[in-house]
Amino acid sequence: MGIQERRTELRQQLRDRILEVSREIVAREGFGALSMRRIAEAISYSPASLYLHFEGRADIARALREEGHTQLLEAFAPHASIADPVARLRSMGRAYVEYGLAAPQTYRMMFGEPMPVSGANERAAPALAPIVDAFIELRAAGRLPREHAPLASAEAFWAMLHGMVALRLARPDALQTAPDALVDLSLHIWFDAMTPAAPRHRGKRTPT
Amino acid sequence: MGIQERRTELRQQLRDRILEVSREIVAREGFGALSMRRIAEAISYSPASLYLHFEGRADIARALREEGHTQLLEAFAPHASIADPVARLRSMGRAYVEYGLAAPQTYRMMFGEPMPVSGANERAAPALAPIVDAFIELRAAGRLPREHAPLASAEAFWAMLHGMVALRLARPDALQTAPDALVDLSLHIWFDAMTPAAPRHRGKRTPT
DNA sequence: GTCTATAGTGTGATAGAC
DNA sequence: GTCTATCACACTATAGAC
Repeated sequence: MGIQERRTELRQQLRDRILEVSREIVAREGFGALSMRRIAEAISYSPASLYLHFEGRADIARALREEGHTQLLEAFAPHASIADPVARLRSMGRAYVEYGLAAPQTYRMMFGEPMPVSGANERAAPALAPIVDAFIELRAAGRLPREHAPLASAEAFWAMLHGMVALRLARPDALQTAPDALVDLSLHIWFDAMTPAAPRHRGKRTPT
Repeated sequence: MGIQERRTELRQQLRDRILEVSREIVAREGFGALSMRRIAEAISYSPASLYLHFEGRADIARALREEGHTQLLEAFAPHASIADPVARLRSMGRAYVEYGLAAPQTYRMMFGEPMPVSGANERAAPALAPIVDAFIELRAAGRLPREHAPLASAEAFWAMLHGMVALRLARPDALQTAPDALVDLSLHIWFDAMTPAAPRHRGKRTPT
């Protein structure tokens, strides 16, 4: 079966090559610039050949999206071992924004404009799971107000992170505050009440 | 100058009609479905005529975007008179999300995918101003931690609101929590420490 | 102002020869 | 598996007649 293997190996190589040039086109000019013709030209094949490896443009998009989700999870990995859930969420939050700003076009494909929907087994946001886990731990430790469900909290946290990334990507000039400063401020508001070591630095009150 | 007036009046009417059908097409099928041909067909004119009233598709997009910003400011108006800045921000925040979810396609044009840039005098987010104002008041009243600049706080607050809207619009199935619940939770996290009447409802601490 | 006609370019996808 | 050739569209924008 040496021949058989060689065959599927070559096939896999071409598939990877297609994804490779697609990644580059998207990174440079955005998903809108990704067309079957351009991919074909870049790999020196005819457009028709692409359909032997992918069902169409939407299928390639799905593959790129999945790559992105994997990368995002990898960006979380170094912080997954942080014991304190709040410290972990802080680190993950920073990593999330960092990833989004570093891979703007991929991020857009993952969470921006709606994409031609693919199979039902494509999870919308695999990266949400570790965030939910951290909130579950917080809750178990009694460090989350009782009325805040872990899932809802995680989604709110995610939405906040997404807002900072999406706004910066779509309207670069709309935000005057530097990305890092905005992230720190948001994390401060979320977590300075729940850090065990350093309890909330309370704002001054009006002398009512 | 009766004739002159009648002429510009008719001209204005046609311009309005173009915007009207454009609004409908965008609302129903999104900005991507808006083409000069379709507009022309809808108003029973030839595509060429549109160029007498707008410079092109991007110009029409700009007009629709401006309408959206005006509507968003109008959605804020009822709450502008609320005296307490925190209560005002809560109301405006709810109104913001409500607007975004009610006018998804317009919202997308305003804050979603980057649009063919127009004149430099198109402000990216007129609605940010009243939010900044509220944070300035908060700061003046000593109810904002000293290290939080009003502008940065307003931008972080805006990003949070945007995140909830944008995520819901782009990935309707990704968030399991109902929009209202998510908004309330986020507002709770932001403001329950700074409401003067009802000081922070503190979560339980682990008995360290 | 409005039209017809068209230039010029792009697209996804497929049939059928090799 | 790969190609050429092509279908069947869509688009923005403009020239030039009326």
